[in-house]
Amino acid sequence: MPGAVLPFAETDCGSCPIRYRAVCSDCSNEELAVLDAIKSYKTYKAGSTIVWAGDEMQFIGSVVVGVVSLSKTMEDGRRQMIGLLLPSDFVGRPHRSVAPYDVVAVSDVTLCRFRKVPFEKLLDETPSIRSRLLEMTLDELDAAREWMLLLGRKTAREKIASLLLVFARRENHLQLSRALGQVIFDLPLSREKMADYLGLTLETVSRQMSALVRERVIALHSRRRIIVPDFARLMNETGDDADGGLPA
Amino acid sequence: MPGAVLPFAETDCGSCPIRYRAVCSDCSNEELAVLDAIKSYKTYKAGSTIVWAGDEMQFIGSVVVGVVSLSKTMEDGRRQMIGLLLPSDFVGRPHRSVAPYDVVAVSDVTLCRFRKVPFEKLLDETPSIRSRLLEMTLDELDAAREWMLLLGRKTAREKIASLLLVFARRENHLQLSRALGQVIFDLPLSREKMADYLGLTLETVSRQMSALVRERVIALHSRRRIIVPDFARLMNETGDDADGGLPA
DNA sequence: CGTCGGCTTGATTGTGCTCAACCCGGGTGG
DNA sequence: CCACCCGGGTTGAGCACAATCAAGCCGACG
Repeated sequence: MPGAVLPFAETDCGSCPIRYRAVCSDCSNEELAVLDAIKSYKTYKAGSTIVWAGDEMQFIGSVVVGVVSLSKTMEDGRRQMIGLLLPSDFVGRPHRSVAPYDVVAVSDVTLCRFRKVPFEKLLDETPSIRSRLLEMTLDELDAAREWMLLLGRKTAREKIASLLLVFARRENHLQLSRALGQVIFDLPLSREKMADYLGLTLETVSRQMSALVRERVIALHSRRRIIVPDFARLMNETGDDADGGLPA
Repeated sequence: MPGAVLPFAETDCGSCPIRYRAVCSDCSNEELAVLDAIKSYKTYKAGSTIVWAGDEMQFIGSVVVGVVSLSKTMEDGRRQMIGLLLPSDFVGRPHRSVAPYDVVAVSDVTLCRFRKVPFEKLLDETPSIRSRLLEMTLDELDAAREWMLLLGRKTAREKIASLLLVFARRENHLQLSRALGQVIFDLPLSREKMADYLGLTLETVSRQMSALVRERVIALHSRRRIIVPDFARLMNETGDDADGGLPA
C-alpha cells in the first residue's frame, strides 16, 4: 500500500541483484554455497528501525533493496545521520555486538542477513570476503571523510547541492538516460531526513530547496521528484572543484 | 632546536614502541621478518607536509612517534581536518595511489614506512595483517562517524570540550597519574589546527577556551598546557551522555 | 468533510563568522 | 642591551547565516 510492494523474491546468490558489488562479489561458487547456508532475507517497512543504538546486533548483512540510514541521537534529541546505505552496502561490524548507532529503513528495505557467528568464522577463513570487506570499509571511510568536510565547512546551499548531486550522479550512472545535461530522479529522503544528514534544520532545507528552484538550478516534478536541467550547473553549487572532490 | 629532538632510534620490530598496537601487532616472528625487509623509518619536522592531496603516495605505514593530521581544502581556502593520527595509527591505503587529502606532520613525526607494492603483496598473502588492518579501519570509521555528530550538531563549546576530552582521556590512560579528578596534558594542536578539526574559526576557538577558563572548567599552565581540575565536569560540557558516547 | 503529516513560508533571534586591533613571548640584528 | 619584528593568541564590534518560533498550505486518507 505505501508505495509499490517490492517485487524482490528470494533467490540463490547466483541471480542476486547485488551479486557483483556486495561483500560476496569476489566469492567462488563454493564459497557462495557456504554463504547460502547461513543467509536469510528479511524485509523492513519504510520508517521502521532495524537496530537501535546500544542494542545487540544479531546479524551482519548486505542491503539488497532500498535505502538504510545510520544515525546518532544526543540526549536532548539532536540527531545526525552518519551514513546512508544503498543496495550492495554492508550493515554491521564483525566481532562487535552492540550497535553504536540507530539503523533505520528509510524506504522499504530488503536485507540479506548472515548469522553473526558463522559469518565471522567464514570471514576468518575466506580471504576473498575479507579483502572485499576491507575494500568496502575503506570506501566507507573515504565517504565519511568527504562528509566531514561538508558538515564542517559547507554552507546550507552547498550542502543541499552536494546531496542532490549524490543522487543525481547515481541516477546518471545507472540510467543511460544521460542526455549529459538533464537528469531526473526521486529523492529517497524526506526534508527532515535530509536535514539529519546535512546537519541542518528541516526549515533551512526547505528554504534552500525553494531557492534552488527559484534560480532554476533544479525543478520539482513533485515534492520528491527532482529535475536537474543542467548537471554542471548543479555541480557549481556544491563548492567542490570541477573534478568533483572525490578523486578516484 | 624547536622542541626536544626525538630520541627515537631505528630498531628491529621486536622492540618497536608500537609493536602491540599497530597493523603488525598480530604478526608472527616470521611475518615480522618479512615486514622488516620492506620497512624504513623516516622523520618529518613539525609543520611539514608528508603528502599533498592529489599526489601519489609511494608508501604505506604506521605513525611511530608524533601526531599526523589528514585534511581537505576547498578551492577558496576553507579547510577541514578529517583525521588525527596518533602513534600506532595507519597511514595510506592499499591499492590506491593518489591521496585524497593532505597528510601533515603536526608535531615532529617518525613514520615506519613500507614500500607500497611489496606491502600490498604481503597483505594479500598474510591473514594476520589483513585482519588487523580491517579492524583498525573499522575503528577509524567509527571515530569518523563520532566526529560527524560533533561537526553537524554540537555547539562551539561542546566541540571544544569534546576535543579536550580526547586528549585528556588519552593522557589519563597512559599516565597512572589519575587522581581520577585532575588531569594535565599538552595540546598537540595550535588554535588554528583546533579550528580546522572542529569546523570553527580560530577566533571562536580562542573565545571558547577563554570562557572555559573563566568558568574554571579548565586552567592554562601555558597556552598549550591544559589543566583539567575535574574530569567529570569537562565531560558534562561535551553534550555526550555519561558513558562517553563511544560505546565499546 | 475533517484530520494529519509532510512541507513551505514568514518574523525574529542568536550563535558563530568577519574584520580589526592589540597582546605576548621569543628570536634577531643593530 | 635594546629595538624590532613576527607568529600565535586574545579580545572587541558588528554582521550574516542558519536556528527558532509560529502560522499556514497541500495532498492523502479515513
